[in-house]
Amino acid sequence: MMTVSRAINQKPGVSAKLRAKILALADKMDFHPNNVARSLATKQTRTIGLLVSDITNPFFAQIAHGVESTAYDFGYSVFLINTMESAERELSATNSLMRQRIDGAVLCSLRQSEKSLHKTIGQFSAAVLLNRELRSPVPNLVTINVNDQRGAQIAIQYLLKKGCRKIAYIAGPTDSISNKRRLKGYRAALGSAGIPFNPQMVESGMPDTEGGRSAAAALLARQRRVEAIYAFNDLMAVGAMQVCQESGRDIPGDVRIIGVDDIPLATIIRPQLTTLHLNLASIGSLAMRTLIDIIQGKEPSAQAIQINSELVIRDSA
Amino acid sequence: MMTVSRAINQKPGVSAKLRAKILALADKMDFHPNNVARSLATKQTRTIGLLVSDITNPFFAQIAHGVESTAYDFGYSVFLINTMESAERELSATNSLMRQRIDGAVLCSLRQSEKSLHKTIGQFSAAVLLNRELRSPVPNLVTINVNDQRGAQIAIQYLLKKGCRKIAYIAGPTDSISNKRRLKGYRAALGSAGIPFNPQMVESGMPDTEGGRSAAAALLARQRRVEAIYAFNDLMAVGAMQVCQESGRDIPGDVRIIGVDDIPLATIIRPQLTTLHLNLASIGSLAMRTLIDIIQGKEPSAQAIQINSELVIRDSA
DNA sequence: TTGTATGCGTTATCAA
DNA sequence: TTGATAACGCATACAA
Repeated sequence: MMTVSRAINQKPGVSAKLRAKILALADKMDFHPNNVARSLATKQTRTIGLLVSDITNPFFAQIAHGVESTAYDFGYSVFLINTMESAERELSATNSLMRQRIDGAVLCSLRQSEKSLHKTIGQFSAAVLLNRELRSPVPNLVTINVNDQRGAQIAIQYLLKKGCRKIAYIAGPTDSISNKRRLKGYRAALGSAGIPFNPQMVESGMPDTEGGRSAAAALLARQRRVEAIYAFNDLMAVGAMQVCQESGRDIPGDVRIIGVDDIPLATIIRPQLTTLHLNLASIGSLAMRTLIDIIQGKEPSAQAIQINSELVIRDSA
Repeated sequence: MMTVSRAINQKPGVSAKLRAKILALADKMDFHPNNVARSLATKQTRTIGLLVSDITNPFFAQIAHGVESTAYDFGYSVFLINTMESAERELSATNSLMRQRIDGAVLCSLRQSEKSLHKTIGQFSAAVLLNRELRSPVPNLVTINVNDQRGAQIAIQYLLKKGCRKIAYIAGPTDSISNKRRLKGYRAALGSAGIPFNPQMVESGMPDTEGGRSAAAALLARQRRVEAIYAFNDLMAVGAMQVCQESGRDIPGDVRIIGVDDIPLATIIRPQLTTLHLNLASIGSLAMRTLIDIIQGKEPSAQAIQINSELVIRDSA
């Protein structure tokens, strides 16, 4: 048995001749090493959990692509968990992943409270938190976050430079961490320009096109002279764009619009969307490589990684 | 040990008192049953493989959502494999899934040859093939296919009724099975109307927006008087729509366009896309339920399930 | 270089 | 109702 094990796992201690014989026979017999048994013996599953809140959202789909791709490169299999924004599902996911004895997890955009979150991540021996910060550092855990505040400031500054003063923020879910950071950046940039913050210029909704539509409709109903809209993400930006167009406003003539993420839709829609570009697939890939570092006990380069977005100027602003 | 096992697995043979005590203690100890060991003992992993060719494509993302969701409902975990249209990756995926001892697999849009495919699926003890037919039936396997030919005929007939005669087909990858079926329906519908098939009216490309753009550009370069375009999917339809608009053609005034899938983009784009609607998430859900039936040894309702699409008339045709 | 005992954490089976 | 034993298929540690 051990000789076969050594041959199959490419380990030394087997003569080339015997190894070839074993490998040939294994192939002939359609033998596939049983990862379940192997995992039980080694206490490593070479398996990770990927938790996203909506795989249907291009934002997460792109991240999932990056994660899966490098997981494959490094010989890891990935369990997909799609919580559909449900808090209950977010919790039961942890249980499921624990039972599977995953080696680590990539957790995207978790919404739970800081306290609940600590309990969740405390269970994993390795984890990467995407799109979520932690007040106190946690061992064997790295956070990867977009510098939302900086991005928001860049976007708003651009709009200010274009002469806009009445700049609205179409916000995402109020409990979303990145939403809070973007709102902060929005306020800070306005503040620097001496423009007082007006809560009437902020309207939130679900982070999809429909959410963007209803938020924009509500906003325009009470603020008819909006000159620019900074949206939580591209999906919402597109929804807002539609509402503007349907009410006879020209983009960017009457209203300038800036989104965030640079999903494929941004260049499909007309006018093409000016947006804060993020290479989501490479962020997913980075998350996976970082997770592997943690799993393998290597010191990751940083406890909290910041990703800078870049304003891509197209036609909507 | 057995008493604990029985208590945790909600099996009979434990007094209510002892069971409560065990459960309370397990909770206090943060005990999570080890699925790896359980799987080794039971030879069932309650795990399935989901293979898609591009999770970034809304078509597959929606299906993945449906599969994952009902997998969760039935207590299954899902391994995600994203082949990125790579044939090599499609094959290595099979090996990976075999090693993980999955209970079954949902295989989407496989491109391999019939022969290679039989070898692939022969390894799984349960499988559902989405978007791929099989000439000879295979035990423990069900295929789920969209009635592409019927859909194509409905689309073309609609265009004919609108008075179009010069109807082009913007095709998907030439080795795609659904592409072949849609082409067949396209030809059949034209034939019934007494319009001879003109290969010059067919141009293929990758099944994304860019593919639709380049195919449409090539098509319009040699067939300037196209009156309608039937596209392989919505992504390609949108690409074609853009090319038409950029060349000054009005949609649907000058050119009518019909897509397939009804992805969210179809209602986001302007003009909104007339398309053959498919409830992708529910197809994914159906695939998963069917797979569970096979796994549990229940006779599935059919060996080959056909899904009918429905023409949703919006603004592009 | 090759081979043998032991244990990973669970469940099936049989006994008390 | 409760408990003891063996087995699942591997890898680790140790012998030959």
